[in-house]
Amino acid sequence: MQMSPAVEKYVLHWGEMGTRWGTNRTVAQIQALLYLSPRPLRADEIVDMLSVARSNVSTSIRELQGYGLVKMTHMLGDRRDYFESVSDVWELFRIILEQRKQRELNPTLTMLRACADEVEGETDTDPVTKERIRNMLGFIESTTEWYDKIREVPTSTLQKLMKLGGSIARVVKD
Amino acid sequence: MQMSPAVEKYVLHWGEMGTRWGTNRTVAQIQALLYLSPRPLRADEIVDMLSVARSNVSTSIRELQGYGLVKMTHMLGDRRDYFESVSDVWELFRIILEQRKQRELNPTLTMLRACADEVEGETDTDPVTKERIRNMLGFIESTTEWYDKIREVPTSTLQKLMKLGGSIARVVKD
DNA sequence: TCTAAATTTCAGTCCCAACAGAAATAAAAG
DNA sequence: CTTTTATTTCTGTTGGGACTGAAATTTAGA
Repeated sequence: MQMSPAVEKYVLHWGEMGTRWGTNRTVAQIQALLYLSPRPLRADEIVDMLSVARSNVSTSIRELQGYGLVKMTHMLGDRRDYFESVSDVWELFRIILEQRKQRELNPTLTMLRACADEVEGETDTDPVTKERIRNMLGFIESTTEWYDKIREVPTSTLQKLMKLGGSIARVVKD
Repeated sequence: MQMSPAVEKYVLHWGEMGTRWGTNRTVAQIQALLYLSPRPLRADEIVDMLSVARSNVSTSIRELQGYGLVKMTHMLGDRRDYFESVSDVWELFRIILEQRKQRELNPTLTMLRACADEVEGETDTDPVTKERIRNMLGFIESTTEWYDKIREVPTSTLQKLMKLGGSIARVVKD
């Protein structure tokens, strides 16, 4: 059991990108492999195909399950675990967006609120500095709200919005 | 010359987040420091404030300049270089978005096009796999176009769009 | 209850990127 | 031209996360 050249290329690239995404290579490779697989795969199959340690597959799948990107399934008369990835790209998008928000935006928001509070009491801190902190806080707050709202929008609407792109500007131009 | 508690907290947090953003801690800390500073700073001031090596500051600033996040200025009668960060949060946003696109989307788009091409010739590759590759390619293409268009939209329009959030859905609901 | 298969946990190894410090280079002043 | 100051390049070190392999645990079947 081995990957076709195109699939291998995809998996390797995804693995490299994964490192820019807050996860590690193996996690991303497994997600790619499961996404491209027409059927659920077992851990030992993944071990063979990716040439990584069994334990590595175990922890990586756990991480993917934690994100909600991978689900476990079973076959009748087979007690081994099978795994499959979410296959709808828009659903993938939503899940990843949510992950990023939780790991990047939320902690920053907490920090900025604390900073904005604290800096008000610092009489010898330059007004410009105080304003910069407020500006960043306002921006991150807006972004967070936007994330929250976007998550609720159905896929078909998102697709239309994406297609509109910059011309959506006209709507609010006045 | 040292940072106030609130500023220090901001800089340290930004540094930690930087690692999740494709850069390293020092680069992010310097950007944070310059963003919060009411006046341009010299490299040796940054060395003192952050307690990092002079060479580290040199390479980090070079990286920030490469992104267009930091500009060099000079003072009359002083030959040393002074540095300041882009201070408009929306401009920061646009620059960072562009960076991410170049480092994450563009290479992936190239890979996906090559894969989509290659996989067509693989007669023994499952049709589902082929479809998944096409779907991902379509999604990344849409996202890329969206990025490109968004970059052109003026700040004031972006602000309004963000405020609208999910209710923008009504516009395309029909 | 016992055995065998499957999975997870854990401790140690390895590798890579970040960083420091020294050496080299560049630029300005005298 | 020489000296001094500022900056960059380069090399070696180090810290931290990714990964392996072994041991422990869990689970199903006999």
